[in-house]
This record gives sequence, structure tokens and C-alpha cells, in this order.
Amino acid sequence: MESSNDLEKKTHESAEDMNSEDQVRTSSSSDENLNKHREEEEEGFMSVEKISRLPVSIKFNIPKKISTRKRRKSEQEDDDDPKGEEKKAKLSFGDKVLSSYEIEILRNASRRGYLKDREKKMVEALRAEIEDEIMLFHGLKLTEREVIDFRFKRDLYELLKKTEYDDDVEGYRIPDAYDREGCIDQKKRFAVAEQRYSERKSGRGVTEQEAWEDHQAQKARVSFGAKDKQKVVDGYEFVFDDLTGLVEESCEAETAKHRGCSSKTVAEKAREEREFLPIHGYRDELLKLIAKNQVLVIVGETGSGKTTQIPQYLQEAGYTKRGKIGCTQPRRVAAMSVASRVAQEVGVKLGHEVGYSIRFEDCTSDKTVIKYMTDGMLLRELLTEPKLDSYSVIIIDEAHERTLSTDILFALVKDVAKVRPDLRLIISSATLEAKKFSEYFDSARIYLIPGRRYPVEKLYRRWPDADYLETVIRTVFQIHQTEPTGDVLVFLTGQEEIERAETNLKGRMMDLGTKSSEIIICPIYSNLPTELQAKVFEPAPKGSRKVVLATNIAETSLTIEGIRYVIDPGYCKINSYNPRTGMESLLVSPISKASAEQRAGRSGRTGPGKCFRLYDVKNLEPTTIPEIQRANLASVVLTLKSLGIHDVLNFDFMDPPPETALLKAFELLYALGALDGKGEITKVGERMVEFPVDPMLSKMIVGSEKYKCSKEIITIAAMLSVGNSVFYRPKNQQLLADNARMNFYVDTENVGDHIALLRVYNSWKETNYSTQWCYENFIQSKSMKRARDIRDQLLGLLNKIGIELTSNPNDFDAIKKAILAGFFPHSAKLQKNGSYRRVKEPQTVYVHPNSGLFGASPSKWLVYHELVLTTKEYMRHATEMKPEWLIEIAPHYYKLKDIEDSRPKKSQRSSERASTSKVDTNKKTRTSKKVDTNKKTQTSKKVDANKKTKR
DNA sequence: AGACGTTCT
Repeated sequence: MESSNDLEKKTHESAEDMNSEDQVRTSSSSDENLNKHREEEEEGFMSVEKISRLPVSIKFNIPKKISTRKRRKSEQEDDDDPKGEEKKAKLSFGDKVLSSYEIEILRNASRRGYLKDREKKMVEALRAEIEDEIMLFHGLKLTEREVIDFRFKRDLYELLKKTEYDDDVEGYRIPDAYDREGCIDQKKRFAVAEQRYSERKSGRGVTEQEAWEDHQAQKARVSFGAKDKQKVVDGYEFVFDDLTGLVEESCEAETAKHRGCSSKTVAEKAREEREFLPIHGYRDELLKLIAKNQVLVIVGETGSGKTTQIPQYLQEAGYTKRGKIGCTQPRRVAAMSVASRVAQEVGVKLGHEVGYSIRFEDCTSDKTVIKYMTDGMLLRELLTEPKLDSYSVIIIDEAHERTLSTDILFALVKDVAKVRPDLRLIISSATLEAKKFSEYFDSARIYLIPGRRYPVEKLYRRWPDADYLETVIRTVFQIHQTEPTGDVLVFLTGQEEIERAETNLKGRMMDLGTKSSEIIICPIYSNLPTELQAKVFEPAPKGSRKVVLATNIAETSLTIEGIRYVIDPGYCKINSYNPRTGMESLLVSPISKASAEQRAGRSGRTGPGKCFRLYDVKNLEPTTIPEIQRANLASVVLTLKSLGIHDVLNFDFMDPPPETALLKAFELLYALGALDGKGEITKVGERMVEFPVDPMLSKMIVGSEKYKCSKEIITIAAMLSVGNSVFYRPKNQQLLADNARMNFYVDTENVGDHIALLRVYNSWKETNYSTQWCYENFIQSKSMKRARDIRDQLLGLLNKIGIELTSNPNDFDAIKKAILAGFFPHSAKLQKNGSYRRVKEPQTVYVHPNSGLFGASPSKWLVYHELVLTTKEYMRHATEMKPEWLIEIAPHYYKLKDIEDSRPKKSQRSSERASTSKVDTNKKTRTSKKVDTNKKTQTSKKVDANKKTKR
């Protein structure tokens, strides 16, 4: 066995090596034994080495199945591993039995481990209790008795924690400055914080991550004097990326909630806590910089407190005398919760000095000086207040997420800043994009604020698996059987995959029987009804482990407490719009590095976490393509035009969208009559821009005036706006759900999807907006409520632009004509084989399987809401119509020959066919190209896997 | 004959 000194040196070296992923690979491939070893690991076997590294407490809980496999494995390994001999003498797990002496050692170790674990659990439970009380008694005045109790618990916890850190080798030691309860004096805290910050900047010294690595290496030594190279665990290799890749949390308020304990009122406590945030020490410098620089790019790490603190600092510094401070968030919940947190800290009622503004909910007043809002909301405000006169500071938070709205805001706000030198701009971003933002804003200063978070240990597979779902499931069980308590979060691509994983997991659990403690499976995706979503947030009962199967929703939009392990197969569905075909495609693609880091970070919220990656980060693109480059820009162009931006093609986008996308948008807006031949906005366009919906929908609404059915049309528009989430299809009740849905199609001939949606809404309204009714009809009440909100808003706007509310409920023709007024470009004609062909673009399309028209006797002509490429080119929401209406409504767009029923002449037909097939191949190459640019083996294998499972 | 990731106005 090596001396501990040597070992230390070695581990240190290897830790440094691992800072570069490349080096991990080269160094490991030079070691043949290790490589062979690893190949076998791919099978998911456990080796002696690995067993030895497991926490002692669980060593004897390894199920039989694994241990026999392991036995085989260890024999193989020992055969050609001379060094293994040494280990074998000590630990032989093979057919040979351990010596009694060894067993004794193991037993003792196990016992010690158990007690340590138990102690930790108890302390953890105490901490949870304290936190619960803080949550529960939020804002309430406590009785004296309660206060005493609470103090006792808190003091006990602090005491325990101190001792734990003093002598517990097993625990991760939080650097002094991050000690949560603040028993350490301020100066020391910030000295440490700054030290860490400057060290990292210069690329030297011990970062938190390195400290964690050291600690890990030490742990390995403590348990069995195992080899220094701790690189493979059950088929995963370790990877220690540096921290710079880590991405922003969406809401610091949440982390703040868990900090600090005191018997004072929550508001007082909240105010005190402000001083413990990492950002506090940077306050003065920050304010100086803001005073000096008009634009400042702030890189605030997770948990730095920037979202809540910066507006308060600015307010304290007097910025609000000149105008409001506006802070944008990409999500509604974030805007709301941050605002509520800040109101609490400032000690005012939400909606007074501190407020928020989101769609359907304006919680601000004349007094409001700090205003949180969604980015889309500020964009809308810009339409009425182009110079943002009522603001003195604009903060664009989470800018690295690059939502469509923030990207447009960048350019607009940059422009406004030029004419308003007094306006201050703060762009807050994650590390990766900071430089880009700075360059865009004319070399704006970048300022870094360190954060506070737990380290995450990342493990990865070098080779992706053919069937990653299988690997996911095995990993879940591996974690369940070998890792300490903590819930598991799995990132999957969609509802279908989640459901498949769920049944599969349940099946395996049955096989395992009572041998293993329980796993509680919680699926979560946005289309899941709220009642079922709630399950994810309930803590798992004692002795069981929660396994959350989530889509991307868990990446940024919602945070689940108690997650310690993340399994990340590295895929998500990405929507991209093809301007040439006017079709959206929703394809499974590899995620970006930034996403990978964000996902990994989800395991380190309540304590040190572990992330199991089923891929090699090296193969990923650094960032996701910004939305503006893959979106339908019709609405963007119309908005910009109405803001008076003439040259949209040369607009100062940070990442310009493809020119074809802009041209296509112009083309459509011109066809809709929103822009004139010179590209200037028309009267119709100005009316359309009032409605916060897609231009085709707004044209439909404006067009409904003529057909005297605006009441029906706004309902349909609202229902179409909520999208695909109206009907709910649980996996085990699909037939029932389908039947319920079809009820809205009967009674009358040719009820299309639009009319069906109208009927759904009206039926719901008749039941007085009953949730029960939704439940009985497999309809999502969440979506219906949203539709009602949108409808109410549209109703108000109808009134504003002076369109009379008219109803014509039984004249389907009128309703369909109004739909066509906006959607005439979306027409399709039935072909002989049952598929459809678009009238204007030669392209074959199909009725979506979720449409009521699917499988019904086909109508000859259809108008559809949108075109989506998933496994095929599908029309979503389609309704039957008459071809002559096309010419009646859009004579500038359709000519008689477009709708002529007679067979085209031979020459014409063959040329048509040729062009169709051309388009088909085009489409194919485009799709495969996309796959190509996305990472080779991963994607193709994933595609294979998809095919396989489908058969 | 086969199925929408996530946001926002």
C-alpha cells in the first residue's frame, strides 16, 4: 500500500488532470487495464474496486443478483491484473470466503458507518424541522413557548453542525463563509468569499469544487486504501468540470428562504438575511459601477442574491426618485415569487412599493418603484411607452436563457439607452454568455458576483447506449441500492417516454418484491393535470425514495426539494420553425453544455449532489440555439413594425435570425394585409398588433367583424392559444378519453376541430366553469381557465379597437370564413391515398392523430391551424371548408387554377409530382442534416432506439 | 393508422 503522502500527491495530480475533460480521456485510454475494466463496466457490473468505494454502511445490502455477477467479474479482472492480487488477498469477494479477521474489520466499519449515517440523518431531520417551522409560521406571531422551543432546536442544530464539521471526515465541509447560520463574523465571511472569487479568477488556488474532489479522494483512502484513480463507478466515469460552466438559478428567493433562523418575525428575519447573501459585500462597488456605467453586465452565480438585492440597493441609493426599477424575468412564477420576497424584505405590502406585472395580473400601483415583470410584458409596455420614460433602471435578468422576448428587448433597450443617457441598464447573465453580452452592448463592463451552492459530482458514460431508457432504469436501481438517501430526478424528452419509463420501472419493482425499499415514481410534465403534478412536491415517506421523471420542465421552470441525484440522458425535444415550409418541427436533439450544467445543478440544491450523465459532455454544443433563430417571426416583425422600426432586416439583433425567416414573415404579413407593398404597417396591421396572439389569429379576430361572429371567434382564438393541452389522455384510459373528445364532434355534419373547441368552451361555460365537468370529460381545467383568461383579455381588446361583439353560433359557414380570413394560407386538399397536399406549397401533409377528423370520412378541403413535424408532417386543428371561399376571401392569394377540381394536364401533373418529390427529399436531407450536426453517434443511436421501441 | 418539449404577450 502506498504511503498517504504519495497518495495525496497522486490524487491531487489526478484532480488537476480532470479539470480538462480531454485529459481524462487520454490518460485513461493509456491505461489498458483500466480500459478493459471500463468496457466491462458498460455492462453495469460492479467490481471489487467499486464495492470497496461504496459507503461502508451499504456494503452488505447489495442484492444477490449483483453480487454473483460481480463475482464473475472480479475473477476475470484478477486474472490479468497483477496489482489486483494484492487486493484479492485482502478482500477476495470471489468464491473464497473472507477471513474472520477481515469480516470483523468490515463489520466494525459498517457499524461505524451506520452510526455516522444515523447521526447525520437525525441532524438532517432537525434541520428540516426547523425549516418547516420557518415555512409554517411564516409571518405569524409565535407564543413564548413556541419561541423557546424553536430557539432550542436551532441552537442544538448549530451545535451539532459545528461538531460535525470539526471531526467528521465523511461530511462535506462548507467553507466558513458559507456557513448558513452565520455564527462567523461578517468580515471573515466576506474575506473568504472574496478569496474564493479572486482565486478562481486567476485560475489558481483551491476552489470549492477542488476541495470537494480532495475530500472525495480522501474518503476513498479512508475506506479501503483503494487505488488513487477514482474514475469509474458502475460504468460511469468521473468528470470534474470547472465551475465556470454553471448556469444561473431561476429564483434566488427560494434559496434565501432556507437561510437563517431566528425567532423574529419573518419580515425582520428576511431583512437581516440580506446581509448574509454573497452579494452584500459587493454592494458599494456595484453601486459605483452602476453610477459610472450606463450598461453593466452582471454575472451573478446561483444563490448570489442578485435578483432580489440589486433592485433594493438601487432603491436605497436613490434611483427610484427618477423613475421605477424594472426587472424582467422569463417566467411568470419567478416574477411573482421574487416580488413577494422583496416586498417582505423591504417590509411593504406586495403591490405597493414593490410589485409585479404579468399577463392577467397587474400587481402594481402608483407607489410601485420596484417592479418585477415578465420579459414579454416589458415588450408590450414598449408599444405604449417607447422610451420607457417611467423607468430609471431596467434589469434584464436570466438573459442567458435567450428567450424570444429578451432577445428583442436587448436591441430595443440598447436603442432607448442611446436617447436616454440617464437610463441604466443591467444585463444579468450566466458566465458562458457574459462576454457576448458585453460585446453586444458596446464593451460594457462585466462584473462578477460569486454564488453559494453545493458541489455536484458528475459522472458520465463515454459511450452512449443504444437504448438509453434501459440504462436510465438500471441507473435508478443502482442509485436506489447503493447511494445514501436522497431523491432522484430523471430528465426525459416527453410524456410518452415518461409513461413508458414509469410502467417499466413499476414492473421491475414488482420483480424485486420486498427485497428493496420502496421507490415512489412521480411523473411531471406541463400537460399533466395540476392535481397529479402536486405529487412531485410531496416529500417521500420515510424509508422510501422518490424518483421524479420529468421533461425539461424541471430544468428551469420548477424546483423540486430534496433532489440529490440527477440522471441525464442528454436529450430534449427542440422546436424549430422552418421558414421555407412554414412548419414547426419538434425533434429529439442532444442538449447543450449549458443545459447539461443546469440539469446537473438541480442535484445540488439542498446538499452535495451527484449527476449521472449518459453521454460525454465533450460532444455537446456549448449553448442552445437562441429561440429567435428557430421561431416563426411573423409576430416579431409585426411588433417591430408597429414600434416604427423600418429596416427590420438590418435590425440590431444580437444573433440575427435567418434572413429567409424574416422574409417569410414579411410575406405572410403582406398576405394578411398587415403590411403594405412598401413594408409599412397598415390600418389592419395596427389593429392586429393590439391582440397578444399570433398574427394569423389576430387577423382571424379582425376578420370576424365582417362575418358577424366575433364572439365565437375570440373563443376559438383563445382555445387555439392554449394549444394542445385541452384534452387529457391518460395512458390507461385512452379509449375513454377519445370517446369523451369525440362527443364534441357529433350532432352535426363536418364539425372540425375549431368548432369542437368552441363547443368545449361553451359546454364548460354552461356548467358554470365546473372543474368536475372537466374531469368527467377528460379536459384539462388548467387549460380551460387559461382559455377563459385569454378570452376575457381578447374581449376587452375587441372593445378597445371598436369591433362589435356579434354572435352567430349556428352559422358554421360564417365561422369558418372568419377562420379563413386569418388562415387562408393554411389550406390543404385531399389526395387519392388519403393524405393531403397543401394548396400553395407542394407538400404532403396528414391529419394529426389527435384531431377529430383523424380516421373520419375525409373532407376534400381543409383549413388547418398549424403544421408540425414530429414523426410525420401533421396538420393540427383542422376544419373542413369550401375551396371557393379561398378565392372569395383571399383573391390576392389564390387563383382559380389553385382550386380547380379538374385533373391538371399531363405535363403539369408530372412537373407537379417532380416538385413534390423534390420537396420530400429536401425535407429528408434537412432532417438528417440536423441529426448530423447534432452529435453523431448519440443521435443516430437514439433514433435507432426510437425505432426499436416503436416496433 | 398513430400521437406536443417549454415559455411569453
